[in-house]
Order: sequence, then structure tokens, then C-alpha cells
Amino acid sequence: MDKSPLVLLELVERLGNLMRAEFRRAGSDEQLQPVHVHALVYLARANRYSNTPQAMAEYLGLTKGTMSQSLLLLDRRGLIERYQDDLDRRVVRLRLSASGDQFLNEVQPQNAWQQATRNISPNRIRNAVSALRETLTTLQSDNGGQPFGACHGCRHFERLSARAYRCGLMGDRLSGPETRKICWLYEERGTGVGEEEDEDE
Amino acid sequence: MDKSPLVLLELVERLGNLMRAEFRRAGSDEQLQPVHVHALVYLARANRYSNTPQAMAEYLGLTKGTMSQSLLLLDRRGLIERYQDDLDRRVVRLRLSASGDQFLNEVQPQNAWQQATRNISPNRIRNAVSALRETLTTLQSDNGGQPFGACHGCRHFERLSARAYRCGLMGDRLSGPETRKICWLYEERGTGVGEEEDEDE
DNA sequence: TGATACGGTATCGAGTCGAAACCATTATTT
DNA sequence: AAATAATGGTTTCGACTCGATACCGTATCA
Repeated sequence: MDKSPLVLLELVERLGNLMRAEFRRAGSDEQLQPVHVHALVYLARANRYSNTPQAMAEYLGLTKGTMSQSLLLLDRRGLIERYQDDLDRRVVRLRLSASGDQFLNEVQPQNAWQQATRNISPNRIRNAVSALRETLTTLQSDNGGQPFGACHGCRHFERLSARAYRCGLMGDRLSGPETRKICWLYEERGTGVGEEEDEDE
Repeated sequence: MDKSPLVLLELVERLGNLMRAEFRRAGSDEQLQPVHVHALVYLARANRYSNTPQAMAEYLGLTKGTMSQSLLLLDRRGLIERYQDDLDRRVVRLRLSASGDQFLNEVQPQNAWQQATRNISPNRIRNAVSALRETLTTLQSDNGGQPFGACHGCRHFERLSARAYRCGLMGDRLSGPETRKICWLYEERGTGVGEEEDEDE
């Protein structure tokens, strides 16, 4: 019996804690809690289907009530803007305001991480990403949560031509940049079993 | 410019969030917050140098004041025991109580993770561990925090004979099981630069 | 048209969390 | 030895998180 999965868990938790502390530092000037910074970071990366309170709550692991509170605060501070969906008038849509955008550019919450990974080869990072992604997928399907992947890797992603894309699930045309954003409708491409396997060292 | 470090960060944060939710679930019967469960898990794995409020606070990324609060609660609930160090009477030492131990055995907070990683080959996991460990080390040395590693991998770890070990920093004899615990005095072995590098795929 | 589901908000209470003040013990300086 | 500083923990305070629950308006389905 191998204990390395538990070691991996320990690393993930510890890195998560450190980055939360980092987010706390990043938000301290603006009196923001870590979760608020995280929400802004998410919003900057969410596509048109995923910029709702519900999607954010799911992503951040909060209940909708809690999420509603945080959004209220971010709205009061002028960091986000809310507007109504015109098809379904129950749903609220969110976007970063100009000052929210500026805030992210100034404090660079992810900068410490970028620095910390600067000496790790892209290949090792890709291998780690692949293992963690698989863990995440399993963990989520065990818990019945949404997968949240980048649009261009999704099963519903379609390439119409060199520069034209489309979401097969929702039927919308997508711009190039939008296909790199996060979508909570993401589904794994069904390439059967096996996928890639890292080398033995 | 490669964006995969940011993808890795996203995975680490998301997995961290999910596991916190898992810890919340694990502690809900006993009315424990995620951080309390995490503290118990840490305590079960901490060696004789690392079972103090200070070490725990550092590990969990909290201030000593906050840590003190949580320990008070865990003590009231009878899940931990505190006792005085006899060399330095300022320091408090902590251990799991019998019911704290039983709690961990019953709720198995890490079980979901073990399940989620069951289909990932040990080798991929080791590769991911190595990349994340390096990230953690850099992140911590950038922030001036403690490293927290397993005793047997530490620079001060000495093997006296087949079954006898010793910490060269503190000078104590160590039992076999204890060398597998977490120590906050851990220091990377100075094997120069380079270490291992994963294969290209 | 009703019943039901759904997205979001409002309210409440327990508890987290950092900051700062504080206490007892140990270490250092003079 | 006495004064001073540093250290490990605790206490107190106030702002805020967070889940639970109730609630409101809109959409969907019978």
C-alpha cells in the first residue's frame, strides 16, 4: 500500500493554504477577504455561461446564500457589475467593472505562484496538471459537482473554420478568446480509456 | 509564454476547495469547522517537535491568536489534550485524545481523496508530488515560512543502525514510526542542483 | 391555471480570523 | 544580580464568513 496519494493531498492542501494567505495579502489594501479576491479572479476567467452567482458558488464551494453576500459586497465596492439576463429574468449576470479589472492588474494575486513555479520545466508542470485534473474529475463525479474546464477542451467544442468556433451544447458562436475561458458546462471528451501515461523515471 | 502554471494553480485551488468542503462534511456531525478537522489530521501526523500551537498555526496559515481559539474549542470537545513541556514551561504540547483518534478513524476525512486518486498510477503521482513539492519549497522560502517535511527526508536525519535513527539538529534518538511523521524543523537535503527531472512524453 | 421547480436575496447565529494588548517564562544584556 | 528584551500562548475586539432557513419573483409543466 502506497502512501504517496496522501502526500499529494498534503501538498495540495498546504499550497492551497499558502495561496489563500497570499490572496488575503493581495486584498488587504482594499479590505477584501481571500474569497473575494478569488471570486474576482474567477470572474475574469469565466465565459458567458459561467458568470452567474450559481456557477461561482459551485466553483468556490459555497452555498448560494453565502455567495449572494459576497457579491453584494463586491458590488458595493464597485468591483463588479450585475445585469439581468434577458432570456431568463431570474438569472443575474456578472462582470468585472473597470476598477475590478484594474485591481487584478495591480495586485497580481497569482504572481507569487508564477514566481514559485519559474524553475519547474513546462513538461513536469504538464504532467502534474494531468494527474491533478484526473483527480479533480473523479472527485467531482463522486460528489455530483460540475467539472469546470476550459471551453476549447470540451466535448461540445466545435471548430467551424480556421477562426470560427461554436458550442455544440448551447449552439452559440464563440470568439477565439472566449474558447480559452472557463465553462461550467464543460464535459470531458470521451476518448475512451487510457489517455496519456507519464514515463517511468 | 506558457500558461500551464496558472492552470496548475487553478487545479490546486479547486482541489483545495473541494477537500475543504469534504472536511466540512466530515466534521458536521461533531459540529467542527474544516479547519478543526484539518488540525486534527495534522496533529495525528506531527512529530515531537511539531505538536505545538505555534507549529500548527504556521502549518495551517493562521495567526497564533486564531490558533489558540481553535485549540480551545477542540479541548472543550475533548478531542485533544494539552500538557506542558517540562524543559520550557512557556510551550504547550498537544496530542490527540482517545476520542480524537477515534473521530479520525470513523470519519476518514481523506477517504474521498484516496478514492479519487485510485486510478492514477503511482508513478504519475510521484511526478506530481515532486513538482508540487518544489513549488512549495520555493513559495515558502520566498515568504520566509517553515518547510514542514517528513523527518526521514530531512538533512538532519541520521541512521545509526538498521533500526535506530537520530535527529542531528536536536540530538534525540527517534523511533522508526516517528521518522515518518511531519517535522517543522525539516530542511531540504543539500544535494546541489538539478535533482530529478521527469521524462519528456 | 394551478403546482412545482428554480435563481437569487434576506436574515440569523455560530464561529473564523487578524490585530493588538497582555501574561508568564526564558534569554540576553549590562 | 537586576534590568531588558524576546518568545510562546491567551484574551479581547470587531469585521466578516458561512450554512440554514425562509422568502420572492420568474419559468416550466401539468
